[in-house]
Amino acid sequence: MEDLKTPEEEKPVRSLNFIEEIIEEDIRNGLNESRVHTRFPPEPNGYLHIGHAKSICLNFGLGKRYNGKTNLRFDDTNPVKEDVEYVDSIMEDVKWLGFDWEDRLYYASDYFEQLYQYAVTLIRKEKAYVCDMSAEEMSETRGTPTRSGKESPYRSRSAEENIDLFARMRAGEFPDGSKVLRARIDMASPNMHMRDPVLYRILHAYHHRTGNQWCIYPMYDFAHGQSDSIERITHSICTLEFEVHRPLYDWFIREIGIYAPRQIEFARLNMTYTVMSKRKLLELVREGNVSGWDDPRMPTICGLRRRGFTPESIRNFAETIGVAKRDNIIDVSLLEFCIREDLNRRASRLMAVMNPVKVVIDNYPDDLVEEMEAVNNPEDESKGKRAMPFSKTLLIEREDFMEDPPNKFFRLAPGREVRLKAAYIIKCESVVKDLKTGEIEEIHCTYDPQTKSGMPESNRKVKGTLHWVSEKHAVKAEVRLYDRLFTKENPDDLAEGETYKDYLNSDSLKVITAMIEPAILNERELIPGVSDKFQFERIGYFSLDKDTSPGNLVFNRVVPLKDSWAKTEKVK
RNA sequence: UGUCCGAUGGUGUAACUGGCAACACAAAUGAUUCUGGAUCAUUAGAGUCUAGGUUCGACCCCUAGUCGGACAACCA
Repeated sequence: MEDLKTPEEEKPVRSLNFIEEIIEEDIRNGLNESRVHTRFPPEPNGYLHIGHAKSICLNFGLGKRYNGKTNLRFDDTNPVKEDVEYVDSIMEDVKWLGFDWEDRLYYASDYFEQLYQYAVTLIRKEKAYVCDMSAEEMSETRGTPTRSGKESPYRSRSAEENIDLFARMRAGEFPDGSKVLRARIDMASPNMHMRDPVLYRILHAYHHRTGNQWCIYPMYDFAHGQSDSIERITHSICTLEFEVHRPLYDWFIREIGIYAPRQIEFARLNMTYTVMSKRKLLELVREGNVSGWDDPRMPTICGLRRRGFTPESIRNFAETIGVAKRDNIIDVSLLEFCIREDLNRRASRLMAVMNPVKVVIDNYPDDLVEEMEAVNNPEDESKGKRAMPFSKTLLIEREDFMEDPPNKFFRLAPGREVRLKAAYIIKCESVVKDLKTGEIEEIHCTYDPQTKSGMPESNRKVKGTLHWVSEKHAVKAEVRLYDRLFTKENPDDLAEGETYKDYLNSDSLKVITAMIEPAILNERELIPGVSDKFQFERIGYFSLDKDTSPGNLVFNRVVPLKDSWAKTEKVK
């Protein structure tokens, strides 16, 4: 083997993000024996979206990068909002994204007994008390960010009485809402979260894992940090809104006297032309603005999956957007770039006509059918070639013909020549129109037999190349053309009295019938989610939808191809 | 009239931790092309929120402002 000429080529190494910098510093300092252990802690009360994907990639990515571990933990402390349906979908989505929690699947509900004991510890230390105030009274006495709150009259109950009351809360002696357990901290704290926050509430509700075992449930704030502690998480990565909660988590950890994870907050993902809150996504589903959580227009992971996005493209997106603390709104075009980049090198090409118009080759034999050879993927020769039937009557895209075209129009027009991709050069001789509507019904052309693709004479230059299908061989398919869900770049940026729903894009879904070359039927793996993605040449990337049934193909448009012609047209 | 966080091209993230701002997307131009895709070249666009200060030197440190965000659920 030859010596390497240059000692160490300067590789274009990505610089560390601020979280990696903190972690590497901790490793250098030997914190937690230089161990790295993260977790992804969703609440099973909705489907995951692209913002969660960012967090998943971050947490699992950190685990992998530093030879550590990453847990999946469901923060299931509110039985009335949570459901196994969500648990299942979340696991499916994380797996689909390509991450593995191995044997570390946990639930905050696994820790309910431990959490109860922690609460008892606080009570013994007189750091927590049972409070009989109603929710309204509590909110009235909490004060405002600029005005301190009032102490509860129940604040000075003895430890004994509190322990007894808390036990009776657990035993089910009291109705919902009649009592809560609160921390005794500081009603005058400038941090609202430190004003004697609620630790436990009474909820006679069935829990998807613990059933009817409990009728008191810990609040998220009382469960989250301790759960991380129990799992010996080294770095608790979460979003910015929990920054203000950190002093409270630290207080719990300190007062209970348990292992302290380090919490680091980052800015959540926002994307143009969509909304990202679970509440709003749920609303869109419930109100029927979309067909469900996995509607291909939704920014949910299952929506993106159904739309035809690949896990690779989403992981690459997450890597590209980076992570920082400032508020951000990422341009969807970056997501689109990521999926185009991936599908460009992987998706097989096929010809499909979205809006067909008939082309008759007058000088082509009536009954002849030729097999044309078409390349499956010009980016990947190993994908080979396929046969395409060519006959006298073809279908091309209506937009590929103009009777009176501008100079820059490189497509078919009276007297002009174009190449039919993988076939012949044809010339437009005449046009047949509907007498009443003026709509073009047939374009009559002649072909040049010397110009068949691959023939020595075929290299004549023509300005345009069109995709086509043979009319009698083409296969019909339902094609769903998706556009952005909202017409406003930031649907959350609203004027008085507006709602994000005012900006729903009424044209976000168009359903058409397209004509696809028959090779589509030869695809052995026409199974949604497997090898089901194609580039329809000159149109875009498409993915087979699960609504497909034996005689009825259904495709989703993942993303259109970039179209610089459409762009120049638009400028005019 | 509080606490916490943030501020770098249109968008997002960098800048060897103090040495005269880079990368990706988006945009534009040209080449090339049997996809007006892809590819390849090239260009434009910020002088780093403002004002002071420290320093030989500041995006980076200090001070004071400005603007933006988060926090007042028995939600997470």
